[in-house]
Amino acid sequence: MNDVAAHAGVSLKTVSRVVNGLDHVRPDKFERVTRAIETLGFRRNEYARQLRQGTTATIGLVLEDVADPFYSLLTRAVEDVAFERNHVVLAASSAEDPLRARALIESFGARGVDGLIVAPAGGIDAGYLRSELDAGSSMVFVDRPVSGIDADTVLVDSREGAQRGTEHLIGHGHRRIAFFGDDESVYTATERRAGYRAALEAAGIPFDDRLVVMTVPSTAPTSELLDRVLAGPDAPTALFSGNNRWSVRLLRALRDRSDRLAFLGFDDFELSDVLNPGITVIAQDASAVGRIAAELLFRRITGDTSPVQRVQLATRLIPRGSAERPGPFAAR
Amino acid sequence: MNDVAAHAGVSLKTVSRVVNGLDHVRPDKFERVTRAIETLGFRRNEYARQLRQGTTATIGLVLEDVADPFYSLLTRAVEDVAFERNHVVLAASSAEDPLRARALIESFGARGVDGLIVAPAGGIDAGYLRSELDAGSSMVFVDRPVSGIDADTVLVDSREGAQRGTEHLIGHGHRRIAFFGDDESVYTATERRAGYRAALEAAGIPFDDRLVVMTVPSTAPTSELLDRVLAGPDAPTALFSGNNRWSVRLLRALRDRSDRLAFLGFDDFELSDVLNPGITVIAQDASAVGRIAAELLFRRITGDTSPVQRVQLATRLIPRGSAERPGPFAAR
DNA sequence: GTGAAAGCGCTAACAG
DNA sequence: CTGTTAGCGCTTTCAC
Repeated sequence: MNDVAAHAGVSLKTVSRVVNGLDHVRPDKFERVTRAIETLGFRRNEYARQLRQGTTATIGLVLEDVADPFYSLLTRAVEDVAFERNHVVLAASSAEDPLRARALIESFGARGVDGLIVAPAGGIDAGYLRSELDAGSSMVFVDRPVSGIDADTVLVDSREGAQRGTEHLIGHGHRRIAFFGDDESVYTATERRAGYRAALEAAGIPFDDRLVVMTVPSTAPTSELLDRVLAGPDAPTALFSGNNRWSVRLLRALRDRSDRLAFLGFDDFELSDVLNPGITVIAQDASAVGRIAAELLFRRITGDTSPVQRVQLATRLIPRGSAERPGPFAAR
Repeated sequence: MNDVAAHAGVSLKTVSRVVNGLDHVRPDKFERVTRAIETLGFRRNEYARQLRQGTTATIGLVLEDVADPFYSLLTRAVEDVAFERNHVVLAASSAEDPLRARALIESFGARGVDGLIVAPAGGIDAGYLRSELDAGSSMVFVDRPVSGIDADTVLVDSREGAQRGTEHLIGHGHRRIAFFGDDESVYTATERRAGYRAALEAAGIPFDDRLVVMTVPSTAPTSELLDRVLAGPDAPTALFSGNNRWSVRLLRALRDRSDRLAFLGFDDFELSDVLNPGITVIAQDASAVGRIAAELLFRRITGDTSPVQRVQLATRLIPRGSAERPGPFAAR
């Protein structure tokens, strides 16, 4: 900026005025400055500016894994809102590791993000999140709540969705329904299992622990688990998959088996309608979660101090065949 | 930092030393400072630090759409490398809009990113990219090259892959093969069409423009296009889909038709192996593209001035059935 | 309208 | 080992 000032023969402050375009500058000087900027290829350093102003026009987004379709859709929605508001987004995947999540959040905080959208990893430590909040950055939780922290939260009503899905299977005559969910430490996993269980109990069907698998799908030996769950005299006639990672793995494993099972998955996925039969799902709107969370965040950033909100988005049951008649899922 | 210094009864610089942990500080002062940091909840402002040091420990990533599986995998790989190197990543989707891409890249530049990974949108203006380079940030292009700019580039060998795929179809007896690709402005689309064409010509099969569709899949009336391509006396017996967006749309449209067509897609996708028959694809390793690009970028950031590289990753043909015997793709 | 001076939070360079 | 001074690139204040 100094160089530009020298080049144009004006003071540094005049250049600043031109660059910001708010104050009035006499046309001839304005012209000279503009030209100097052009020839020197000057660009204002945002961070120097923001160091002075105390804002960074940056928000942070921390979730488990951008490569998961649910989160990648959410990310895109957040990016779109941020772009509209002239903010940039620092994005990171915690890989479901609380320590990495912490490192990321703290490094975002140290960079003075105006706000943070976090899908809290299981076993996250509320303490340091509170320090971030105290340090002045707004925060919105998505997908999972964090107890003990006073921040807006945008969730999908997992329990209700799972319950409705299970009822749907029961309505089609199934009484032995297996459930595959994520690890117990994951909020949505236990919520969905709770919904599953509630539906069974409402229908007078006993909850059977042997039909329930709760583990991270990425490392699970899918077909062994299936063997175990499907073994025995009173084998399940339907499968409820608790998330899209499990759905993909289970469908892949089922392809190579002869079992005729009904199937229902939580969270929709691409090609769910191309399989035969189409896969019935409880769909959640990842885009809406991201958009609403971002809008909430910007409201806070711009000074809204109304009471903390907790938004619960409804799910949608999409019947496509797999839950309405028994499989197989890919005719051979 | 001033407050901490006052609280601990030392100079500001001593605090700086403690925070940075490089210089030696006498234990008692170290202790006092540490405690003051603790009680005051002090956190160093990264950007102030970096303003002084001239680096931001930030890289930017601009691609079309994080929600596209190819790019979301790539993003994850970039994030992982960045995390290892203690850098954060500013991520954004250009939505295939050159103006938005430019706005994003310039705003990243103004924030002084150390480096930039860009999947250049079709019709991108090389001029401003060059100014970014001149301004000192390293740059690596992924997925598509930009002519006239001297920067490392990581590509998938689209042409060769498409050629091999087409040869595969020809090898299975097909002579009328339709090709669906992205808009002409997209580098990979024309490359793949060129590979397709080369294979035809090598086999002495005339290239027929009526069998080629080049348009953005998201807005295309898929089934009308299919109607048109499949009409006529000499209808195609095989479909070559130029990217995973087209694959999904085509497979969906084909589900409702009775045509018996062989199918081969460029770029693998989830569930490609669960469909029946499994979908034969030319797979590209999105993760590897991201990882290699990031590593290249960090090499430049850390001062490597060796000649510009152009990395071409090979594709992999994965035969699963859809190209080896005619469809349908989802038995009914 | 314009400019000089101070300072955002930090580190580099130097002196002690 | 420790402190002082200057300055990163910009905006704010206030005087002209």
